[in-house]
Amino acid sequence: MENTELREALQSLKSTKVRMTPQRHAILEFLFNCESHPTADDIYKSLEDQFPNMSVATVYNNLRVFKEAGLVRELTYGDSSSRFDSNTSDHYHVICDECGKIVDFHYPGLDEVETLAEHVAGFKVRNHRMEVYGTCPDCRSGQQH
Amino acid sequence: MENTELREALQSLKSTKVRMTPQRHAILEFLFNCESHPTADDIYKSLEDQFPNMSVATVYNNLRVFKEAGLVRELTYGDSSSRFDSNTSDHYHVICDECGKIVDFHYPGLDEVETLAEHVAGFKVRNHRMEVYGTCPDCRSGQQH
DNA sequence: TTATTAAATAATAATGTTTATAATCAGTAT
DNA sequence: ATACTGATTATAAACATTATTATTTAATAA
Ligand SMILES: [Mn+2]
Ligand SMILES: [Mn+2]
Ligand SMILES: [Zn+2]
Ligand SMILES: [Zn+2]
Repeated sequence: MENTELREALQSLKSTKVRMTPQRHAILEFLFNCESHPTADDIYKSLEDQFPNMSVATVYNNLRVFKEAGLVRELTYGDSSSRFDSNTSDHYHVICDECGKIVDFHYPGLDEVETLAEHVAGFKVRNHRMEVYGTCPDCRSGQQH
Repeated sequence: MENTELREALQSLKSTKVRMTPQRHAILEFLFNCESHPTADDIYKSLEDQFPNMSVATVYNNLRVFKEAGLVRELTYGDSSSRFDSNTSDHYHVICDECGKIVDFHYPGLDEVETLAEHVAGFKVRNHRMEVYGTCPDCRSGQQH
């Protein structure tokens, strides 16, 4: 089965003035086919066989293009690198403190929290961020690394 | 009225082998007296009149000491600097996308979300992070900058 | 097909935050 | 006085990300 969302993403880019280059296509393809939430460097390393001369700046540039087109979402963290998510539907993440694994999960939404924040702080609220932290099954079962 | 929480923080440090130096005291005092959520550089700049020779590394070192002692909490963001919060009680933040202002707000807690994440992802959940983003009253009323 | 042109790439430098290192300094104990 | 311990300062280094610029290339149309 081909990846429908990748085809839609390519179509969506074609409808703008964004050119399709081999590097851009490969980065987009990697993002939409991988199950995880890779960093820019993950993507760069995964494609270095295919594009030995690709610059890391190209990865960052394209990730910004994809973000601006609403095709990927950036997950930012304080210390380390951002991670990128080709799943732009509403969902939250559970993150393992030990190995950094990120797992999707769904929850009804926190409209009530946004409403309260509006009232108590007087903000015009646009969105929120929520993540759960803990230890993943693999790390729980003792096998370190 | 003197700051009770500052006194308690100083007392808590005294009970360990952490020495009290003028710089350390000033950083702690600044954190516990300021209403905002300053960056390390905010603190550094605010104290440069008082300590013209203080190194920025001293600010970072002390923030780490305070964090390890449980006296301050670090709020990390993807792009820019971390912010530090001397209020370690349970509370959430509303953040202005335009000016970066951070406002405290309270909410009953999201135990249900943590429980669901445990079940659906098989994690041992420890904690969570939640922030609401929007536009603050000042920025809403048109006056840019 | 070729020419045109705006956009994308690669290489590199620069930025900004944070951490590491090493010498110096300031207390306290011996 | 000497040694010891930890803190501070100055500086270099790490690291992710962005900016710059010359070169290459994709899309478009003659
Ligand atoms: Mn996801
Ligand atoms: Mn706070
Ligand atoms: Zn794990
Ligand atoms: Zn604002």
